[in-house]
Amino acid sequence: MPRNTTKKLNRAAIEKVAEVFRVFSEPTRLQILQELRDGPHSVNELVESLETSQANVSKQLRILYEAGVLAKEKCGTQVFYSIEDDIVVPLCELVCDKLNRDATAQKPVFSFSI
Amino acid sequence: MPRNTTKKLNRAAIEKVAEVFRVFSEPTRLQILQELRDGPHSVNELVESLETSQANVSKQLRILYEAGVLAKEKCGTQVFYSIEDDIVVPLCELVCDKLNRDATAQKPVFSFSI
DNA sequence: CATGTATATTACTGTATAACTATACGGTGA
DNA sequence: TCACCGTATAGTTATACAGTAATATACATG
Repeated sequence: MPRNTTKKLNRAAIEKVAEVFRVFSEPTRLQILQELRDGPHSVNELVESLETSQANVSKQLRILYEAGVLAKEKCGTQVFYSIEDDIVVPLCELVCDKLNRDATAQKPVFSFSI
Repeated sequence: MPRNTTKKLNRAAIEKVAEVFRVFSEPTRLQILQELRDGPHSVNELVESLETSQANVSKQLRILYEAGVLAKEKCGTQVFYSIEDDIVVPLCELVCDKLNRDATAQKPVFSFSI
């Protein structure tokens, strides 16, 4: 008996789900989100926190913004980004739990036997 | 005042988190996981469900297996894969909720104004 | 208007990887 | 041993994309 009663998603829907995961699959983007958990930050503030170029931060912010994860607000010459959709928090908690499970389980990297 | 009391992860830890998201960022891998939610399946069974080559299914199974998401068991010539770490279920629920929120909010794709 | 500052964009490069074809490997039965 | 089936891997191609340098744009201030 199947343990799952959920209707299966078609390929198009699955691709949208995959796309969301892809947005969170980049370390630099996750770092940006981590900084923004403290509250809104301007682009330059983020550039100073992360160790990468302004162009790169701007590019990753765009990706997060277009994914609906971030909001932005202009304030003079500056642009302040903030977290719009807080999905990232529970998402990362689940992933961290998994990583901790894996670390605790001490999955053997080498298992040579005769 | 920061709304977040969680300690910040360093770059190396963040890269591990990103790596987990990357595993789930491929539609074919998500399709495989969706099939396996019904219970264990052999490689050929999965090839028949998905519309891709056996080689590709094998490759994606390997990635999921090495990420600790799947378990495998040989049975004669066949290999049966099953879900080892059920993280994918709550993870996808969160993502689907987000997609539904986005769809409900009717975020404008085009916003042309004069 | 000219200059400076903050952010965004463009064009490019290098790298990673999905998917394919062909082939190898491992087990089973004749 | 041979032929067959199920699975895995190697090698290749095409594509996606992160990061960079240079440039553009937008706003502020003198």
